[in-house]
Amino acid sequence: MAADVRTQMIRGAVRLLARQGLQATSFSEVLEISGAPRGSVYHHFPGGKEQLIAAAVELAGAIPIDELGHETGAGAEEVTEHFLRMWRNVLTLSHFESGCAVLAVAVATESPELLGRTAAVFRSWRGRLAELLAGGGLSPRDAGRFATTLVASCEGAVVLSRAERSIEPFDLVAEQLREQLRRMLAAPG
Amino acid sequence: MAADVRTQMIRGAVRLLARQGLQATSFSEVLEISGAPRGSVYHHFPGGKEQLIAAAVELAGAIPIDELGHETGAGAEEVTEHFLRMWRNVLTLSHFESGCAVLAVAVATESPELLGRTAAVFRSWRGRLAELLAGGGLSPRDAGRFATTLVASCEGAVVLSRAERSIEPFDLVAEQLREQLRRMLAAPG
DNA sequence: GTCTATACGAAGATAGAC
DNA sequence: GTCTATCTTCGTATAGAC
Repeated sequence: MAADVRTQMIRGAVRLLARQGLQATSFSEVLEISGAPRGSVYHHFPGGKEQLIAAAVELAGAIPIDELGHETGAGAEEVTEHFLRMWRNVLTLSHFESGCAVLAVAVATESPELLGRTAAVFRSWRGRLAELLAGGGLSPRDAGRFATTLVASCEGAVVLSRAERSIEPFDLVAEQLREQLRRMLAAPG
Repeated sequence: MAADVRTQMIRGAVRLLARQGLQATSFSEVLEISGAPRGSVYHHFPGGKEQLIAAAVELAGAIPIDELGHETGAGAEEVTEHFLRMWRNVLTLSHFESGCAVLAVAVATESPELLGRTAAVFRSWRGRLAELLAGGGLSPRDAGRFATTLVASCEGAVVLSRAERSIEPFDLVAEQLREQLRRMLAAPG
């Protein structure tokens, strides 16, 4: 089946979260951006907004995992570049309008349930990156630590660059991360 | 003069922003947490909520600047430790309830004006840190790059640790940052 | 599955008394 | 400077028809 209404709504929610945050991700906005019919909101999401946002967090969380799926067996530098490029594209292709949808929920939700779901996403990213980096030449200890640093630094850098409407902060951070990785590959910890 | 009503309201707004995000930082909540009288909202903030949030961003932005004021002449490692300790305390002393008030506004506001103010705060942090790090032994180029990395990584790490309700992500990132710094001090770039 | 209509509450904002 | 009352807007959610 082609992208059904439900899927379109979730995609719209992800886009709105990344661009304008949780508050602005209202049903009316989601319906408008997704072209979904008004009457179908509570048909597809009987749990209301929280259910829609939860689905959006899950979808946004799956994207990096899927993207990194092809990197099995790659070197640590390639894995890192892939992750960096992904986030850089989020910024530049949107002209600094978009950030991270998961982070937007994490800092704005009042629901412990939703906060827990964002935490699960962050952990999944850290875990997947750690696996790949360990397979790509880093010691297990370095891999775990650098994976977490990669996620945290990218998230922070995206916030900075989006706010300043400039790629400069992101590129500075990316360069620092590359240097750090080179050092670890040369002298494992 | 003791902290007047206006100041109390701004402090309350900062606390709410850091804990629950922009949406939950409503007048009613701010009045409750600050004990300010209802009738004084638009007396002190004729510009409404946007003016209150702008003042909160400014106050929250000034805190690290003030804190780092005593670090002039200190070594790069001490400056870094000070900045890390500050953010670690935000997490642990609040039992992972608090994050960064400025970031909360940056990812949730729909006002370009407010977004610009958060950008100015981030730039001021980066600038001050770069100054101190350059005075503390780093080359100008390393100082600028590491200052931005420090801000971005801490911001991201705080989001991760708050979401996961665990200090682990933050401490992993902090350890990685320390290693980066040691390497740069040993072999300036 | 989708429609309209509507209830309900929350939040920002304003006016005028004290 | 502060109070109360009120207005408006908006977003979530429900009910019942098609």
